[in-house]
Formats: sequence, C-alpha cells, structure tokens
Amino acid sequence: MPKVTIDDVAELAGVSIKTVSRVVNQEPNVREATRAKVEAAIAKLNYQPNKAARNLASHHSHLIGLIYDDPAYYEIPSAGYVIRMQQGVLSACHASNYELLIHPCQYRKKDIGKEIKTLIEQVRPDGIVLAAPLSNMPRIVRAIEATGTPLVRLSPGAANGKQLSVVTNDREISAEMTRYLASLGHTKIAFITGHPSAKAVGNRYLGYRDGLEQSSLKFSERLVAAGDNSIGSGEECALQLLEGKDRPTAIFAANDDMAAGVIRVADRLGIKVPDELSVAGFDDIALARQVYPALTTINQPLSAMAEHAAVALIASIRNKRPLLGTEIVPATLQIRESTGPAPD
Amino acid sequence: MPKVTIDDVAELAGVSIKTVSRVVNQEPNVREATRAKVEAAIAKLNYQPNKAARNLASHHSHLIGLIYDDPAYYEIPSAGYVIRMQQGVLSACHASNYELLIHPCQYRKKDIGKEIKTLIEQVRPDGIVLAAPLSNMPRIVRAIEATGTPLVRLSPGAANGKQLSVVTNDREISAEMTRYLASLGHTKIAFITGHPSAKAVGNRYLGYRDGLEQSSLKFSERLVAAGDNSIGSGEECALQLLEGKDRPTAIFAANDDMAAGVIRVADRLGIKVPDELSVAGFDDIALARQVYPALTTINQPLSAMAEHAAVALIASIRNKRPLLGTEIVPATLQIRESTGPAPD
DNA sequence: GTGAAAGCGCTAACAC
DNA sequence: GTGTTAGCGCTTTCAC
Repeated sequence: MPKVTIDDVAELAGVSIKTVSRVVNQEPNVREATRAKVEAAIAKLNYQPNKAARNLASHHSHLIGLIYDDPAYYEIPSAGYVIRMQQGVLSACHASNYELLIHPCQYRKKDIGKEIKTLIEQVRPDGIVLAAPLSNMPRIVRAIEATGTPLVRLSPGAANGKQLSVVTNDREISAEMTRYLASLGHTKIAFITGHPSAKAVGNRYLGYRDGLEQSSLKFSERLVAAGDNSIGSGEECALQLLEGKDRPTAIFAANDDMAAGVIRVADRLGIKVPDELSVAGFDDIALARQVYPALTTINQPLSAMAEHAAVALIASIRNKRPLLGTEIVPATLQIRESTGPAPD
Repeated sequence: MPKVTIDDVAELAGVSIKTVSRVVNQEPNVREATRAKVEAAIAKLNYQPNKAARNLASHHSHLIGLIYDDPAYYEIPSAGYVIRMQQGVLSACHASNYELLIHPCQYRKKDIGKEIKTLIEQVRPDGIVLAAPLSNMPRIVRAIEATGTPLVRLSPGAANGKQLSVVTNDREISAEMTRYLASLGHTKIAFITGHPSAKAVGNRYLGYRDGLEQSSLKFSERLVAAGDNSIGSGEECALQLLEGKDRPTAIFAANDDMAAGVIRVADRLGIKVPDELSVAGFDDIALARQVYPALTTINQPLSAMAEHAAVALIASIRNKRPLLGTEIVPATLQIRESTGPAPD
C-alpha cells in the first residue's frame, strides 16, 4: 500500500494541492478541464484522502455518533430495535459519506453524563442521534448540549425545546387500530397498558380511548388491564380479562410481547384466535410473525425514523442551521391473522 | 466549551508539551511528582486530547472496525447475533480506549471488496474484526489483507493461514449434547441438519455422530433429516421423523429455529415435550427461552468470541505482533425444560 | 480560477 | 527524565 497523498496527486496533475482539495471536496471555482485532470490523477493513483488529516484541519470528523441504551443481549425486542435504528442511521450516513460510531451505554451509571461528554470531546462526532429512552433523560440531553454538538432525539415521549425530535404517531395509529377492530364488529375491545415509565406507551392508551370514542363505543375500566411490557404480564392480564364473565372479543395490547402472552393464554383456555378472540399488538417485532396465528400489529417505523433523524442531522451540520421542532414519521397497521370478525 | 490544548496544560503545569503527552499516553520516564503536576493541570482544565490530531501524528485511529453481513432487520436471530457481537467487541474496545465503527455490508454486491478497501483507507481503523459468513469469503479477506490492516476472523468454518481465527467448539459441544441425551436414557436420538452452506453447522452433525459413538449408540440414517435452518424446515423434518413407526424419543436440531419447529409439530401431533419427546437446539437465541417448554440448547458464546477477538486484535496492534492461528472459545449446554428422561 | 503559506493539535526522533 | 524540533496530510486564509 503506497501511501498516496494530496501532494502526489497535485504533482501528477500539474496543479497545486489546493486545487486537488477543491476537486475532492466538490468545491466550486475549478475549471472543468482542471477538474478532469485532477480526477484522472486521483483515479490513476487510487488516492484516498486521509481522514485524520482532514478532520484535524477542518474540525469535522465525518462521524455520526449513535447513542442508545445498552440492550441486554437476550432481549429480542431490544436487539431488533437497535439493529433497525442502526440501519436507518447507517443508510443516511453512507449516503452522505459519514461513518457511524455506536455507543450503547447504561443510563443507570452515575457518571453517564461524563462518559458521554468525554466520548464527544475526544472523538468529536459531527452530530449525535440519541435514542429513547435516553432521549427523554434531561441529564443526558444536557450533557450533550453542553458540548455544543448538534443533536437529534429519537422517539422521545415528549418533544421539547432545543433540538429536533423525531417521533411517530403512536396515539393516532392506536386510534386507527381500535377503529379497525370496531369495524370488524367488536364492541368489547379490551386494552392492556404497558410499563408506565414509557411515555410513548402511554400515548397508545390515549389512542385506544380516542378510537373507542370515534367508533361510538363506550369505555369501560373493566376492559383495561395493566401490564408491564413483558410476555408474562400479557398472560396475567389476559387471564384477568378473559376469565370474568362478559369477556371481550378483542384485546389490543400496547406491545407485541404482551399480545403474544394473550395468544398463549387463549390457547391454554381453549379460546380460538381469531374466531373467538381477536388480538392485536404494537411494534411489529419479529416475534409477531412467528407466533401462531401471526399477530396483527402496528409497524413502528424505527428504521425510517432513525434515517430521517440522521438525514436531518447531516443537513443541519452542512447548513450550520440549528435543528428544531418535531417531525413525525407515521406508523402503519400490519393486518395479519390474529384479528377477524367478531363472533356472533 | 473552551478548546483546551496540550499547550495550555503544559503551560499550567510548567512543563513541556512532550511531558504532557507522556503522561496522557502513560509512557514511562516521567517522575512521579511531574506526573502528578501534569495530572492536576489536566483535571483542572478538563483537558481532552484531540483525537484527530493524535491520529494524524501517530498513524493510529484508535478505532476498531467491525464488518459483518447486513442483517435483514426482520430476522431475529441475525439481530441477536449482531448485537451480541457488537457487545463483545465494544467491551474490549472500551476497556482499551478504542471506539467502534460498525460497517454492515451486503456481500452479494459486486464491488464489495472495493467498498471495504475504501472504508479502510479513508477511516484507517487500527484493526478489523470480520464476522462470519464474510470471514469465510476469500475475496473479502483478501481485500482487507491488501490494506495491511490487522484482521481477526470471527467464527469461520475453516480456519486458515494468515490471520487469527476465533471459533467455538461446535463439534465437541454437539457430541456433549448427544451424550447428555443418551445419559437420560434415550437410545433413538434423531438429528436435524442445517443449511449445507454453513460450515459450522456441518460440524454440529459430526459432533452428533461422535456423541452417538461415545455413548455406544448405533447411527441410523433414518434418524437424520435435512433442514435448512428455518422454523418451517424444522416442522417438516419433525413430521418426517415423528410419523414413521419406530420414532425417536429425542430430537437434536442444528439450530434453535428448527428445534422450535419440532416443538410446534409435537404440540400439533399431541406428543408431549419432554415427557414423550426431548428436543434440543443450538445457538440459544432469545426464542429458546420464549417457546414452551423452554428449549434445552447450546449457548453459542458469540459475545465472548467477539470480545476475545477484539482483545487479541488490540494486543497485536500494541505489540505490533502479527495475529496467527486459531483460538477456541467453548460453548456450554443450557439445560432447560424441553429435555427429560426417555419414556419407558 | 488558482496557488502559497500558515496552521490544526498532536507524536516521533533525537538531543540534552 | 525532560525539552526541542519536525513533521503527520490536510483545509483555511488570503494573495494573485
């Protein structure tokens, strides 16, 4: 590997290094003929600009940092989430010649703010994508803010102030799912809430209420059970909902794991899904396709959200314009086999 | 954010910048008192060395690249694998002050070799961890070799020549699982093979044969079915194995997905697991804990392998010694509920 | 349009 | 043990 530098290219092309730099960086003010000469020299020498030198001189690293909560490896949903986020961000990065640095971290650590600050100050990524739930934690957001690095928050429950937040329409799409169930003739539609700490999950409940109202169905506390996002809690809630008299004909769970728990319990109780009970989830994790019957759910557009976030981030780095406001990437219903017409 | 440089620290500590550099890089030849002074100055100014400058001057990027096959986001096992690999490499990186750059790629692309070369030459990671199946592809290995960047191959089917390969003991642990089943009294132990292209999976079959022999059980072709790693193929193989007369009392599948398929079919056929049929898998993916009954399987130590690979890589970068040979990170049995004593 | 000179902030080599 | 001097390979600034 011969180390080809900008000087070699300049010499071969018969121009100054500054001109080569202009061509490489696609700057204006280069005559077409000159540009062609330089490009030929670059191709011939197989010149690759040295990033470290570039970074040092330009104060840009061409690196985007993706910071997220370190998933326990054995948690499927987390793995899927993380991979999808990474893919979204990566596709934006590669389209713009940025590379991606990942930094999973444990927010429970005391000095997490400092850890992130050190990371940023040493590596100097040009921008940060911060994923939920970290994106909802003031001390983490503040730590990043303090470094002055452009920041986009991914899917925070509550969008606020000083950065761009990319969210999805949890509430509206949950209402849509509820209306869909109502349109199948269900009148007793139950809901299983998720872990109270997740704001986004709370919005799903509000959407359920909206959907009932929009379908002129009356709300009943009896039809709501409180889960904690785990399969096990889905099972418990299902038992509670299905064992009373006057049982629901449809159950909408705030996430897929709990919905899978419902299917499991229905199976155990001999209740046929979807003939006697429709079940819907939220997130469209891989498990949704693997349970039997395959789960009707809501596709959380994580990859699209992440890509959107990174695209906006990179654009803002280039314009030097600050990022503000909230952008919504809509989710969509994934109708599969676990929902069907209400029984007579 | 005041930009604190090495000069500021040197001035405050009353030493030369070289001494500061020595302290920062933990080099020898600094008197304890001097070191303390410098460290105090660093702390006081909250000095963070600028990586770009460091990289440029030292020809080290303090970046490790992890290159792997781009997983389809909807494939659970892939997501789990990728996350576990990342975690292993990350923990080694962070322990040694390296950051991780990830580069999933599609090996089917024609110019993948060039893509990787460009990545390496521009970013100049100090080392590369190359994951299976890419680690088994000569053109990819050669592309990286051509750049002269230290390389560790993760879990390649066949270890060879010029780099370090980190593998697991697929064959031996498969023999152990087979012996375990035999020790439960099973004499008709069936095996479901995986996709023939995956070398590692072929070793599992060899291990099964070893285990039979070591348990003095005779091998029968009737007890082997050919799957392709998917749940569906596990179901087909299970049907084939369980519908004949003289059916096996234990089925060992070359991966967890196929084992999950077996459980599904057993359920459908009314065969109780583990009372009438023991089922074992391989990989210990999250699904293994989610099926009912929870799957006895073999924990593929992916995270440990990745960490081991990265540790070796970083050590070799520091010593400037080449990486050679093969290192084995052993897998372990995960006994859960899907296996039990053979029926009478 | 193009080029010359001056750094970016650090480490390497060598002197003291 | 410690300091001095040169770069690393680019981009920036400003002159032409």
